[in-house]
Amino acid sequence: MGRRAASDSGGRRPTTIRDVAARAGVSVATVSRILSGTYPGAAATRGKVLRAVRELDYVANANARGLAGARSRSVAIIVNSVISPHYAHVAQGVQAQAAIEGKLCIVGTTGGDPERELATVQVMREEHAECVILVGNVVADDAYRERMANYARALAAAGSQLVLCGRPALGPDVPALVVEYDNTGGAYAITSHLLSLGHRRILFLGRRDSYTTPESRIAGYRAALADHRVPHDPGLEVEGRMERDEGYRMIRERLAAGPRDFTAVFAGNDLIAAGARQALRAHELRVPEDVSLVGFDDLPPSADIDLTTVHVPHEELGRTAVRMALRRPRETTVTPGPGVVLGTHIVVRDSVRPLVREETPVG
Amino acid sequence: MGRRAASDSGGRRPTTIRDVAARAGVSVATVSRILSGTYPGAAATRGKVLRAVRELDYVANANARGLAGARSRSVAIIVNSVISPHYAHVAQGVQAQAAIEGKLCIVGTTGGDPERELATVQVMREEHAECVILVGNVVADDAYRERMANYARALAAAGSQLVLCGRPALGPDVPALVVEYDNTGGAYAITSHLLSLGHRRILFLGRRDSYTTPESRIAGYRAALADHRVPHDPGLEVEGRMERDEGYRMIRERLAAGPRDFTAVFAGNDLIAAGARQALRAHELRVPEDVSLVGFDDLPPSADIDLTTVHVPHEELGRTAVRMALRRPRETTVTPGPGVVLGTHIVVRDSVRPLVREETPVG
DNA sequence: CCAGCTCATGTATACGGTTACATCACCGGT
DNA sequence: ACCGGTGATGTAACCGTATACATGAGCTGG
Repeated sequence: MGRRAASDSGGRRPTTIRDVAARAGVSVATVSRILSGTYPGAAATRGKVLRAVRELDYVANANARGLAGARSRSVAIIVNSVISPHYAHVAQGVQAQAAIEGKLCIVGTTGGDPERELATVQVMREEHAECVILVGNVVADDAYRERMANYARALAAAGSQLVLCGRPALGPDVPALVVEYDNTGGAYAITSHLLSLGHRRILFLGRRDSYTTPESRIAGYRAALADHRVPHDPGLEVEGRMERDEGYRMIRERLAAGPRDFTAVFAGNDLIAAGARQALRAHELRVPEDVSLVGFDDLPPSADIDLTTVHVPHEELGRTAVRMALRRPRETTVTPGPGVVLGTHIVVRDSVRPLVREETPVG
Repeated sequence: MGRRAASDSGGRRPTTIRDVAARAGVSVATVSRILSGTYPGAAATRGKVLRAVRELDYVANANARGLAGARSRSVAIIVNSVISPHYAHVAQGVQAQAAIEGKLCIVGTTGGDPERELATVQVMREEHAECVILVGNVVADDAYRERMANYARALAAAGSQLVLCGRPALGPDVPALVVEYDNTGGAYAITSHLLSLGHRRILFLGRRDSYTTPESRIAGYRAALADHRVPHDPGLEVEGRMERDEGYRMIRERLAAGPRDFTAVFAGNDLIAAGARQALRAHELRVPEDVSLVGFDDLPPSADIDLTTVHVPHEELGRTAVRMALRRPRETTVTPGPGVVLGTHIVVRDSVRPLVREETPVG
């Protein structure tokens, strides 16, 4: 409702700082200073003011406050979707840290549409958020990248800050913070885990060219194969989006297309793993007895299906993003260039079995 | 950063509506009207203005806009935690509907602390959110209720709107919308399902006196028992919070305390069910062969563990809350009094088996 | 006892929009 | 040709807060 909204409920004008000042018998400046904590030693005045505030049930107008030049009180986070556990956990971290810093948290979603992401950043710009945190996977498109770089510059010029969380930098001269986690390393580690147990034909689920997250995970997968001198079969990299249903589809189609030519499955993330597991079961294939399965993310439900996976410090990612943006550098793991890379590690559960030799002789 | 923030990057003053007006050769009023769409037929002026906006990369200042009396552009949602899938799904609905209505979404979390919830409502009041949506379970405390009622009145007086989503009304004369879903009915239905398959000793996990959600679920449980003329054993109602780990604990402690005296488990929600299932497995009890298990919520991961459960329209709940608050009543299910109750239904999967008679002769 | 400093407080302006009200150009009907 | 009307545009007054600057009281030290 607009200014005169109160009219439809009695014509009462909202109480302002002037009302408080009048009631307390002081000037508005005094009230303002006391309420915003900008005061060395306020005497009994403080008491009068606070009492007036209570009696009048005064709440400051955030818009006026923002306009008049106070620091912004909000932090923006833009994610693909709030439902996705991956994003939800990062968002939780952002929200938690923001609360600690006394800021509130504005959330925007994109549904995976780059155009909507750009538009949402623009909205956050209007909103004067103290920082704008972009989280997750993104298509590596040059035009898009350039546009986002411009927004980053605009934000910086306005004293705000773009933060890229779990996605690569926009360029060397673009004023954006980067908080990453070690996708490639995690994928390398878990692939090595499978290889060391004798698996040679490992299906990778969720290849998506030019999408950054699956790309770096697949890079780790390939690197591990190479280091173990296992020939790389591109046919084992299955294309699909990073969703549960896609995991189901990829396995179903694979098994429908011909005889099983793999002994282990590396799902691009835990969601895919869950779907894949379901599809395997539908084909009478038990995990881990018949097929080994691993994922990536270590979401809570993965414990319930005993999934071996790569742990990602989602929440810490969000917290770090906020801390960095608010210029409060703390302890972090590695720090190459202007960004931070948080470590990942594998979590071994019961979804992998050593390969019984002779099954798929390799090399 | 505050007003003069630009100084640390070249002293450039942010471009305002006046700059645009100057560049387009029109007055600020014209620019304002064109940008806010308040214009019957703007001629070629429109073109000039839009071009100037583009050339100067102008973005309106949301604070100024809000101050000057424009309708608020934001919707607030306050949840326990963003991680909890239950809340995440509701939040997704809120966010989605807000986006459709052209509003943005501010999120606050409480961590289950009523005091923090109250404080957060206050913050949203400062923020002039067009509505404040409170979602989920809450302790039924009179003092708390009265305070929240006051906030509801204050919000209403300011032209805003408090919405209670999945929790009971504050009182007959409190200006707050209510969007509920049928907890009791769902619990009744799924308990009946177990009863009709012969189960008589059904453990209820998650009793919490004076917390609204578990209370209404347990009410449905008891009603079903009564209607099936099965004696009610209060000893079967186990106390615990609505979390995964609590599910594990409750089963573990129960089985440690004595021989198993139940054939089925009704977990207060899917999270508890997941934990309970884990604990049962740890005790060599298979689901559903040895023990039947049902939950409540129908979260996506529940499909992976084949859990029979009650489906809750979480996302629709959020959408409905926003729609109602924005005074756009649409199709809904039932409409008793000032609120809406969305229906629930049971989803049968493979976590329940008919009871082999003789095992626990009853009555 | 007074200069000078410190600190609490008041006065008044700026912040960047929206919008009521005033203008003004233009048009058709008589 | 004149008048009322219509619709685009300009002018200026807010909106509620923060804060630079001014003011004045109280205190200290020589």
